Amino acid sequence: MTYYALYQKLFAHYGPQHWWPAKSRFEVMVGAVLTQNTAWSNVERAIAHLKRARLLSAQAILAASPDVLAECLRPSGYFNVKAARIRSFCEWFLAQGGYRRLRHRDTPSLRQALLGVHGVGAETADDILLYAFNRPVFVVDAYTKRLLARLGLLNGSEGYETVRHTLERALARRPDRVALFNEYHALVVIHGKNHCRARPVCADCPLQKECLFDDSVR
DNA sequence: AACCAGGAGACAT
DNA sequence: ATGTCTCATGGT
Repeated sequence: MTYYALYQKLFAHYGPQHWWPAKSRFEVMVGAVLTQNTAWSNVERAIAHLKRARLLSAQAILAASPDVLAECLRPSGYFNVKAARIRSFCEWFLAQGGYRRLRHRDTPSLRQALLGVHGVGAETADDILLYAFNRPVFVVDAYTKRLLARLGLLNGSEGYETVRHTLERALARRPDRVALFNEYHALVVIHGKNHCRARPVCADCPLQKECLFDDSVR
């Protein structure tokens, strides 16, 4: 099975996911940090609190007291850690001149800059690049590694960058890579959430027995 | 009632 | 380079 064939199977079964589930680009970036090792339903509560407190801009977040910010983030878990991470991201974001300035930078330098922000690792940076800046970057997460390892496309011991490059190379000639990577990552996540944790596999799993996750792969 | 979720950083080996 | 610990709430 090729990487594109896998995408087609998932898309045929689940349909378009229209990610990222957020209204503004800034909300995407905040959500990318808040969803680190956390269920999205918990992130939604935190974002709702931020909206109620009018804290959905970098300026407003930096002007707010750290404990007020942390209280808003409480339902998303790790709230003290994430409050500091959101804050450091906002400082960087404003220092760089905001989205209007950042959008003119090339993808490699933008990615390096994001990785330099405390609390922004590889996946969070790629979420932001793909879903806020519309750059053709494949977002790799735990679901991606588990699924691809189970399908025999990976052995499961590859590092983040290796997996990302493998996917980007395999799909390099496809048209509209931003839209493709957007859907692909969303589909992998939705698939991982809905299926294939049960053994034997769910009757309606689009990948059937190929989809038995290897739980040892993280 | 344990287990886990759309990770990242600090620290030891 | 690679492994282990911590951070924390809410759903199953």
